[in-house]
Amino acid sequence: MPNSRVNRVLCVAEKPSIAKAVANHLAGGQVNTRNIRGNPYVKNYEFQYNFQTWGACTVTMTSVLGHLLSHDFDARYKGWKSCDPSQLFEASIEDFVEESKQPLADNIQAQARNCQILYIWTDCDREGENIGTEIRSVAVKGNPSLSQPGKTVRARFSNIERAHIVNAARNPIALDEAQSNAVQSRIELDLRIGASFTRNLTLSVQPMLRQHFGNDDQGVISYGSCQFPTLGFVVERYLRVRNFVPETFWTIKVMHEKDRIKVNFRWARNHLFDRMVVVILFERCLTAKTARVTKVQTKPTSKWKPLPLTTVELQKCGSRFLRMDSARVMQVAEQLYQKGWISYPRTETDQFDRDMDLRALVQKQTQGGDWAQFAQGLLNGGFSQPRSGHNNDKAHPPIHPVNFVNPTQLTQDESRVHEFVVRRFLACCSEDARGSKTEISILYGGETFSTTGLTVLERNYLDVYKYDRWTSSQELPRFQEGEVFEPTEALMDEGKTSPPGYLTEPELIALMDANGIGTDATMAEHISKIKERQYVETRARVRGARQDDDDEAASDGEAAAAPEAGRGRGRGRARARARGGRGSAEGRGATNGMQEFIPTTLGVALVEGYENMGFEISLTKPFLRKEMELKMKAICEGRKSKAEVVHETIEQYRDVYIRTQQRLDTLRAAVRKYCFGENA
DNA sequence: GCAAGGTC
Repeated sequence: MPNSRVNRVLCVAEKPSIAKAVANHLAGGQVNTRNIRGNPYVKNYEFQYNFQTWGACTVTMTSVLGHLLSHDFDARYKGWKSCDPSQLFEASIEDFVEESKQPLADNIQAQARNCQILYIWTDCDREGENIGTEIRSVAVKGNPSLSQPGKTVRARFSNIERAHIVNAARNPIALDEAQSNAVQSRIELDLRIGASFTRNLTLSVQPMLRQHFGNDDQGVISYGSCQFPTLGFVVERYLRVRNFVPETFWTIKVMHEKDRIKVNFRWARNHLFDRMVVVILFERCLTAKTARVTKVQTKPTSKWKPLPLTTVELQKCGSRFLRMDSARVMQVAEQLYQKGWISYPRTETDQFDRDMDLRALVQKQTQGGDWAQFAQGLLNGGFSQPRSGHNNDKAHPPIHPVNFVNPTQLTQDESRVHEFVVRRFLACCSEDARGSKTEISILYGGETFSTTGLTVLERNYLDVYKYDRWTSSQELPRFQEGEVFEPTEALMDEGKTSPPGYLTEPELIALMDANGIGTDATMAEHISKIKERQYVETRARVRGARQDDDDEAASDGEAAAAPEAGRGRGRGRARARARGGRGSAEGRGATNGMQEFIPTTLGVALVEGYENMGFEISLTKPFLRKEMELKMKAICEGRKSKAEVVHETIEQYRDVYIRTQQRLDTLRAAVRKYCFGENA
């Protein structure tokens, strides 16, 4: 067999940071770093390595910058009026290297010429698999033999610890073509559907608005499988607030003063909407005169430390604790990552690998900062292995500090995000907070009332994670089980349910996450996209802390997702389930001053217009995107082919498109109603 | 002038 001997290997990573880290681990000190022509970020690392599979080799390790290929329609379809937008469902698509990526492609093509093996080191996720095939397609142009079986391989790795990387280098596997195909179908569908609907929407609605307002202010009106459901969430909440009808309820309040401490007891029924019933129950209390203590129970309780930090969680906390919108938080996190202070900021993983040396990372934080002493305390015996969430993207560890940096070297925003990442990490490595909870119940005229008291005994992680609040309540007086007393005060009170608040950014992100809208890297972009398109606006929340109790959306994760998006149709992706079980720091008062999302008249008109067309599948709800996710999974598991998925999905949308055309007046009517204030 | 997904 000619040329079967391998002495040169070309490795290509998804990003420069991975190329550098892997090269350093494998080379053991002897690395030549070379710039490439035409791009300042990508470098070639050259070194010797003795592969288990091929023996001693000369290695070039380089990278791309995400996807290498772009996809767009043939030139003849580029003009917006060159064809009917529906032709984009079948128009031919070109795959090409965009100008800015050409130096990367040239580099790979040139390096591939002398190599016998192409070793792919992209992230081990669907997109990474697809980027791997893109790299191969370019490398093959320089060296056709790399398309032969076994000549292109990939590394399986999920972090960049030395031992893990060395192990990955010893055990190459094949690229997963199915996963790559799933991504290809996603790319094709998003392009065809997005472009056809966007052109159609813009060409039919934009002129109306420009004419009515007598200016050219109205820009593109776009449709996308992520931006529309995102808009849908905002509009749905807006309408819930607007259509809210307050209801009057009644409750019974009991207060007893003992040992000069006033204790308020909460009615077990909370409140009822039938006044007469409450009157009767209240009278029974008054008739009984005395109350009897039925339960006095003190038991240990704890407040769990937070989970390792994911991107979604970072964005939510950014809005909540740092008052930065998600796009800004990601921008700052990216800077911190590039300067080498924190790990990769786009991750879904909320579990640390067992073999990661977390103590070494804690050690670095003992050098300074307000948290230095706390970090030292962890090393002196306070360390506790972080909790594990249920999500692992198999590509990146949770976000954590990788080096110590003097905060004075950072900009103000950088320093705040960095501080959050460090404190979060140290909190993860601490013990849960411990306390003691006392619950006292009384029976009063047949009704049960109760009160609780909390004593915080050990603050532990709370000392470093200043974003969580957990404080001892006022001390309760001593009560004995069976004790009988006459309450100091008992009264019937009236109240009104109040509307939920408009959607906040953490809530919106939680909804997107739970419904699979966008990825950790793109959610913030979709949110800023619907602002840019003038579908929504944000403003600072003016009202005070929320107080009604039918608004569970003020808390986190699943709870927020269930009422709007759930509709009894399953509860979102696995990664959404792990979080938010026990609302952490999102106390109601914490929402003050946060940005809230209000749809514009155009935003409402679009959602209403499409809703009123009466399709059984809604473009403004997350189900279509979820369906796409399931179809991609089917391709990955070999249950469907790429062609099948693309075909059936296109037909589905073609149908919607045709009916949108037939019922265009419905959409126009909604625009006239909301944007022009005309009656339908 | 369109999408969503990578990454700088």
